[in-house]
Amino acid sequence: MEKREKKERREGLPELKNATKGKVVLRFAPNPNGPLSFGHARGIVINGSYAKEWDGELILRFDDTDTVVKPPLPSAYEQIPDEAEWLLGFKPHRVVIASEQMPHYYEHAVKMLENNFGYVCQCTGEQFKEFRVSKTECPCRSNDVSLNLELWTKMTDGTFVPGDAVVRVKTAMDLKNPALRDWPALRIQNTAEHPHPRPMIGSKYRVWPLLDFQSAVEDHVQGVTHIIRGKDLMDSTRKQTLLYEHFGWTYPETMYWGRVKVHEWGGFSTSQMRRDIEAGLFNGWDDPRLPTLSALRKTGITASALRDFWVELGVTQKDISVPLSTLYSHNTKSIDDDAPRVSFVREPVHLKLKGEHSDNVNVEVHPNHPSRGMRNFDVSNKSIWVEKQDLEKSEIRLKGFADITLQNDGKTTSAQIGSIERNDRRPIVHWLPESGSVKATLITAEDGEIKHQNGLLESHSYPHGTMVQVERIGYARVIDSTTLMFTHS
RNA sequence: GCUCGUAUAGUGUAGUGGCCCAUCAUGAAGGACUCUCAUUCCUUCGACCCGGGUUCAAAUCCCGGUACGAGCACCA
Repeated sequence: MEKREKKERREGLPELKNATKGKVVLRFAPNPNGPLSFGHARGIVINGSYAKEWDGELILRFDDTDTVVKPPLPSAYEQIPDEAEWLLGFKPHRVVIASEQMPHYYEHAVKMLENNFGYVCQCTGEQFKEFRVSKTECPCRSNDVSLNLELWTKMTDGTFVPGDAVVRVKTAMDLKNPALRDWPALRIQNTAEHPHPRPMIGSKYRVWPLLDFQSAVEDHVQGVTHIIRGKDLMDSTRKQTLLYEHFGWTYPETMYWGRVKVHEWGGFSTSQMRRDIEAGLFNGWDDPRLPTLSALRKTGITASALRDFWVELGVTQKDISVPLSTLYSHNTKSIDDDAPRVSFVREPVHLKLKGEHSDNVNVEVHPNHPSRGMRNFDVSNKSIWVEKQDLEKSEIRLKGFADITLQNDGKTTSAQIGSIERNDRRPIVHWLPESGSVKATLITAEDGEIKHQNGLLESHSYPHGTMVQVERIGYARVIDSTTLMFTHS
């Protein structure tokens, strides 16, 4: 075979194995115990991008089968699809809610018992752990089918309580990997005390499937062809493959990604965030200090920046730690060309202008796009504001206006207008006219703290959500005419 | 402890035996442009974990070591 002259650098995501255009089905399966976080975005972006690339489908599946340890948050069922759509630019093709698929799971559980590749185990967790490590078969494993079915009834009808019994999948007890030996498929939950938060479900079921069983059955029912998920679920794949063999099904193609840590963020789990929010440590899921999708969105990170970010990281199994600057760089690329320039003066100091100048100053809305027009500053009353920090030098240039020399008579500072044309290398500073500026706040979230930087903002009428570039400061998202949410510099 | 996985510049990433004295991005430094510390453009810096082996040839295959991560939950 002839080699090409030069190896091309692969663009985008690695190729999907065994994929047929139009026949690819992928899924993203979060636990709706909270809205989506930054990490979830990877699952959506990667699976969604493949679905799009292969003209296939993306299923959004709510894995809400735990009512005790990670109880679902009702609002998440509404919020997650919205967030997924925002991030992807399209709606997931199907939405599946595991708690509504219980009949499927029961049906397959019974089939598993009837065909004798599953059994009801009445050992305690500790007892079974010993069997698992010593590779010995649990006594319950030899239950005959009718006994298993009878015990199953006791699980479902409430005779048994949580801890009394679980349904296990038969594997070989001498499997090399201890994690796979006779793994548990369904267990009993106390849904009287911990009802499922969805009123339709509530306390209707006592026996609930565990992730590996639920996910395995659901993937088959939905016709999933490719599973791309974190490598922490590698053993899950192996467990599920064992179950698929029992059922005579073929397991989907799988790919994994490694752990991602963002250098600036600590470890955040959805459960922990939920506790912290409920404890009042944060102002809700979209608190800008939180790594949730809603917070990122609120602070001005765009969906396309998030998509580019995750696609660039790809689907490697390496555990990585990325700095936020990588995300910001993508974000700058996605917003700068559109972002109108505005002036925001922190710690404003008033200056009286002395000398000759015109009454109006025009500066560009966007320096790279003159067609977007000019911003007009009225300086007829000779009063302007500049940042205190910029007053360290006495020779400065007011951006787009004039060179000035500062004069301090001990009480007030005035500015002697020098050249209107720029004719030296003195520092250029941004400024605002007295008329045409309003008191405003720039909200920043730094070092786990929300800060409100007061100052003066150029009057504008940009709608809520507009991304602007605050000259010499950075990018920000317009909240209202007097409030900006800082994005990054 | 048992099991599984990963290891390319500061950070990510491409590379599946010869095109590789290694790709692209980001970062840092310098410069051009610019009436923003923005954008854009240019230049520079900088890496195949270690040790064996297979081969005419290894970042790429094999073995060992080391490091890091994950699973071993009646969580997802």
